[in-house]
Amino acid sequence: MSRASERAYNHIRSMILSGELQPGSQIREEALAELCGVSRTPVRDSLRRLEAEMFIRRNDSQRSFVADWSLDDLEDAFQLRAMLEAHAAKRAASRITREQLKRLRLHNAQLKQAIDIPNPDVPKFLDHNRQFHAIIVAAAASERLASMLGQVTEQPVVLRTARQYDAENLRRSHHEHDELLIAFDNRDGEWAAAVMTGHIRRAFHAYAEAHSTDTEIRKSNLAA
Amino acid sequence: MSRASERAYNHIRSMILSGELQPGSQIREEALAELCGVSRTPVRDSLRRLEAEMFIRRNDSQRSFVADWSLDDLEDAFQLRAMLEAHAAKRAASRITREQLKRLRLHNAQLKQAIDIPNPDVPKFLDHNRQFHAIIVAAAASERLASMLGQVTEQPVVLRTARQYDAENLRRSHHEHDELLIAFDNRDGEWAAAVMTGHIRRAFHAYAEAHSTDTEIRKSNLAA
DNA sequence: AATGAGCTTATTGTATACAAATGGCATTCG
DNA sequence: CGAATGCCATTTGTATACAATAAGCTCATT
Repeated sequence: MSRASERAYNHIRSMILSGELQPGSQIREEALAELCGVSRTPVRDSLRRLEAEMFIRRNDSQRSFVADWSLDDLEDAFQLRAMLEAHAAKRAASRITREQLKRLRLHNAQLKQAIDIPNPDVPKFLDHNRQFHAIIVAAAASERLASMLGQVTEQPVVLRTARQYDAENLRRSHHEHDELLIAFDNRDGEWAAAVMTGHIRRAFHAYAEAHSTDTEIRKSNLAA
Repeated sequence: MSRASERAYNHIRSMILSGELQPGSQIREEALAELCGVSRTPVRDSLRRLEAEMFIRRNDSQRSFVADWSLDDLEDAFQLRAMLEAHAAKRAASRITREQLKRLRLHNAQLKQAIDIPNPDVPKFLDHNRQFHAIIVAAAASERLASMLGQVTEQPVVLRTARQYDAENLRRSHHEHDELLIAFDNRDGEWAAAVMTGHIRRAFHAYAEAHSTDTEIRKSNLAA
């Protein structure tokens, strides 16, 4: 996709992920066009794409709204992600190259550095975590699988509460990555898949817990 | 999507599925616009959609081509479909309503009628087969899952060779559907998933066999 | 006061004109 | 003769004007 269109897509997507565009709020093409400094045409392209990725919903009369996910929706997405990414890990185990393994190790080391300090550097952690997972998906060598995973890997709410994860959770992620690496070293697809399943599911529960705590806090603030 | 846009989408999609647009051939927006009797705008929308569904590919410079799938690509798609649809069956087992079960039985009976005659009515079989599977996906009650399955359930080549399947294969499908129904009656998700996995994988191998026979025939024709 | 018809306004859909980019071809230079 | 370069044709990207549609509002009617 070329310049204006891609710019619009990235802009809108990041506005949704950051929460700048509130879940449930209506989206008007012209307003977005102004925000992005382009015409409606590329904005419309972006909206279609974001609709396919379920970041945006449309009502009966084609008006667009920022998707508002329930906890159930999220669990559903995580469940699918766990299944797909376990499948990716299994495929990757028999296809991954030495070079890719090296890069996995590198990112996992960096990711450890980001949490092995008094105040964890969560953005750095998330970045290396993302790249770690991306390498595995690439090693799985299935374009379709990659495209499907793209639909369930980044979720607005999760990203916004990620910084709440405690150091313990981050450390666990690191250790699970380590175990994945051993499974890959042994070319054991079943093992890799099992570790990956647990890894993703734990991530969901960590989110759910952080989220409920967050919700309770907000509720008590309202009550006060 | 409204009239012109939807018309263009259906038109182009069916041209790809039927093979009217040959795999690998370049697609020009304006040519399609004329074919569909609309302007380029709705055609472009459709192309974007079809690209996301991997019916269309784009080269580095944004030119579009009808996707040309290798047998490996197809196997990959079937593998994903087997996994996703097994998951759907598992979820459906605990959620399916009596009404939906009734409709499943109905379609399976109709589908049997389509093959229980001297010359099997393949289009009728395919239609009821499609609806049978659609009901299960609906019963699974996951919008995301449904959307993903939409990406791997209809494949141009497969559809075109479907009429080559012999009666034996069609009968097997019918029996597998029967077994699925029993699994659903028992609310046994694991069983349903297992049957579904086998059902889809057998379908792939039936296709692969029909395809290789077909290829051999074409080759010998060329040689003659 | 509630309801519904008709009008007004907001928003999206489509067509088209123009801009930008790409590919192919011919020509020229090494 | 081969490779590189510049020009032209083709194709896609973007903006904008206009058409269609749906939502909201006013006002009349019961």
